[in-house]
Amino acid sequence: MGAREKLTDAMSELLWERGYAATSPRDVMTRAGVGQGSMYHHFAGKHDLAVASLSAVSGTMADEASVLEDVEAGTPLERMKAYLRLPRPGTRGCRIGRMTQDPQSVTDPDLARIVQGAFATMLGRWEDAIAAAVAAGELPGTVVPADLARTLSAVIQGGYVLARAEGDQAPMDAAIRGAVALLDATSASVDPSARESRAPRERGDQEEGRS
Amino acid sequence: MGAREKLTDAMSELLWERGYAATSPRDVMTRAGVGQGSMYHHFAGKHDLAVASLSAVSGTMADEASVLEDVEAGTPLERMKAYLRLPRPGTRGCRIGRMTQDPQSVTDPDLARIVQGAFATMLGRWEDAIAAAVAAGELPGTVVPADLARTLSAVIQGGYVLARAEGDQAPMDAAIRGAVALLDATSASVDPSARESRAPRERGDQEEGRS
DNA sequence: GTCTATATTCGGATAGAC
DNA sequence: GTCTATCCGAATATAGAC
Repeated sequence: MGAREKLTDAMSELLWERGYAATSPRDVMTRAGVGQGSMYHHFAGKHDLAVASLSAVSGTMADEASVLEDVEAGTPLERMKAYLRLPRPGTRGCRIGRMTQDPQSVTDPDLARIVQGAFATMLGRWEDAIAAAVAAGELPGTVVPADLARTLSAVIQGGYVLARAEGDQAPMDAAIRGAVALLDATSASVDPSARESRAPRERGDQEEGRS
Repeated sequence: MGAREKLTDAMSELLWERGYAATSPRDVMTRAGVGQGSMYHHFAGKHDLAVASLSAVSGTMADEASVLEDVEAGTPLERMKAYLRLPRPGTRGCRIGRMTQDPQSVTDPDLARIVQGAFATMLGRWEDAIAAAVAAGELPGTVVPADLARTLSAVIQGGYVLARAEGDQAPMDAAIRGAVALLDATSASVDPSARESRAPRERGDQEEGRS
């Protein structure tokens, strides 16, 4: 593994753990195990390195959200719940969302654009899945996809905040359970006559218990 | 206004804007308009000043959440929605929640305890209001107050994250609208026979699930 | 390409005058 | 109580040797 990749990997970790402002070039070089000259040879400076590292992280997060549009994974509502239930290390926080609280990250146009793009991608996938769920009669027609997409995305992001505040994974899991329960109750309120015709099985087999 | 109060006010603002790690004693003194000697006379150092300032902020936030238990403000569900709809400056972020992303704040036992206490107070009020809503038949008996409290608290905290990510208030408002809509739909799904504890009818058919 | 040495500024705090 | 002067180390980067 070349020095360049070692540096971006180390920077990605440190951005996650400490954020941009609190990460010094020294820290990165030490963790990457390369000398100072290597870093300034491959990158113009801390900023340049952060842009490269955060871009890579943003890509992997976008991939994760593809569960929402994976038709193989079940009905739209099932995919929404599956995405909500993906394992998330609450006490470590979100690698992208964390940046929004870093004053320098928000100010920096390059970093801000990366964060904004990551959220735009995820929200777009949420909206598509929600609209599909409405079309399939899994959610009532009164649901506004753009609103609910932000609500559910906020539950995840807020779950990270709560988990970090308490230093415990439990609040994150509880927040997700509560959101799934709201979705189930909302789904149950759909007028049966509006349901999609190609999934005409009995209702009531969706009650999967989570402890 | 004495130097001490000027310092805590300035520190509170800077903690909000930049967090703990990114705020230097110099910044605080400059904004407060006092000399360096004054600061080290009234406080042992940056840490001591931050503890005093954050404690004050935590108190005002707890006061705000008292809407949830203000019986004058309406039914439990109405109070929940009223609290969700309180005006919140999304792009500025939450004064308490922001601390959870500051590496030094989470590490520091004193600061961490303040943040943890603020969330504990708020979550407790949420749980009480939700339990009251269930008791009043405004929400179904299947609702788990501890879970839903964290879900709704997460919507608010996540709303801040989304708003900051996009540099726009709109995502915060959308997230709140979506949450209120979910609550309304869930409320509508309550079995009418379980409503209004003043005129209690037979209960117990909630166990059969939502079919 | 990678290293060590060196500048420069800032963060955080102390000392002591007024 | 409040101020200015000053110290020490870290953050960020440049210079130039190997």
